[in-house]
Amino acid sequence: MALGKDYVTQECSIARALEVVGERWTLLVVRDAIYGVRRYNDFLVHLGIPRAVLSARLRTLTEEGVLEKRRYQETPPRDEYVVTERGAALWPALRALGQWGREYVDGNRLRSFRHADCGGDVEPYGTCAACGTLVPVADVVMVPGPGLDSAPADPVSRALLRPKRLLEPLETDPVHLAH
Amino acid sequence: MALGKDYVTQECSIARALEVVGERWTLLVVRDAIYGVRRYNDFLVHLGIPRAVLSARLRTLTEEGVLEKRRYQETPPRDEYVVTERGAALWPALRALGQWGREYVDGNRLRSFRHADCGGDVEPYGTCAACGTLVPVADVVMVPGPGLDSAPADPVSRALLRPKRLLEPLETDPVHLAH
DNA sequence: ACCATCGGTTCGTTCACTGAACCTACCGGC
DNA sequence: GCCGGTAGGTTCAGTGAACGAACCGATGGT
Repeated sequence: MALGKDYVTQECSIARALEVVGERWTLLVVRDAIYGVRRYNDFLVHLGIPRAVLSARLRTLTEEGVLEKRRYQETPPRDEYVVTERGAALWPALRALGQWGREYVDGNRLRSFRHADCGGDVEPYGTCAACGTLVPVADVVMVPGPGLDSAPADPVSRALLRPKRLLEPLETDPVHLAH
Repeated sequence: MALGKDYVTQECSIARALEVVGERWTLLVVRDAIYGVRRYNDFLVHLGIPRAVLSARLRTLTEEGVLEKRRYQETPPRDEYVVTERGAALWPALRALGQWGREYVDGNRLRSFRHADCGGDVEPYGTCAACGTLVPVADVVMVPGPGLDSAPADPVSRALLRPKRLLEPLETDPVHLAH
């Protein structure tokens, strides 16, 4: 239902993919999940998304197998949303889209990606500039750039000011440490 | 304005890219343009998109430099929309998204992509399986798969039933030849 | 004169996103 | 027992965008 009623008339795997992840906010939720964001409130403050929309996106992404809802504590009951293999497989598309945005929109000032094993830049098609290997998502390190706000209001953005290996859970500072 | 009011709060090149191409239908218009579709009516029948939405998307994509509006005949005045270098640079993202759709949604039955020089498959990250080179978009050939409707109603889908090199203009059969 | 094509614009309806308010469950302090 | 705070939601009125059908102007063919 991503476009119009749907894309059933579209015999195209790009359209099929967009049926799943083409709605407003959806790709940004997946991006955050790959960055390691797992908790409802962290998605909420980092994206600035309406709660109703976030609930809907997390539900459909879970139904589609892109995220997995996992109980991580019983009292009080708390769930986290963890990206699945299917979700992590969206990384090449997100990386390519980000590469386009860096090159043609924001001018390379925000974030870049490095190969964790050797520190080389991850190139446009996903290979490592230094060692030439095709870097799997789990071996990518996000490195913040000079264009980022150095003192953002939300704890998730603050946590993402430090280099961060993708897929690993993000540790947000408790609020009381921010003052 | 792709999401919410906009993504200004998002310091992320993925969000910046989605500001430009994240609206409903936009990526499918770009996909068709890369497939060689250039004329208003061809986009219209192939996508099944409302006319007002198509007009709006072509206008903003032209303003963003993703497409170029070009007069190809004077009487009657007729323009075509040709993908620019900036637009063709979206190919890695579209290919990666299509790869995900093929692998996780449609089961490899629609279209695939080959390296024009050697006939090798284009792999997940955009390299050629046979010769290993990173295949530029102009050297990619779209090859139809067994899951496609063999007698589609619109002339653009019919034209895309034959292998087609990307970026080259699509030649649609005149309607009277279809009967 | 008549019909068809191409590339649009206009407009009423429907649908999705937005943002604020509200709710439940739990915890800690006093 | 009461209050405040956190976490993870749902509900709802207002708005903006998408939808689809109708219309339009310029041209070409017969």
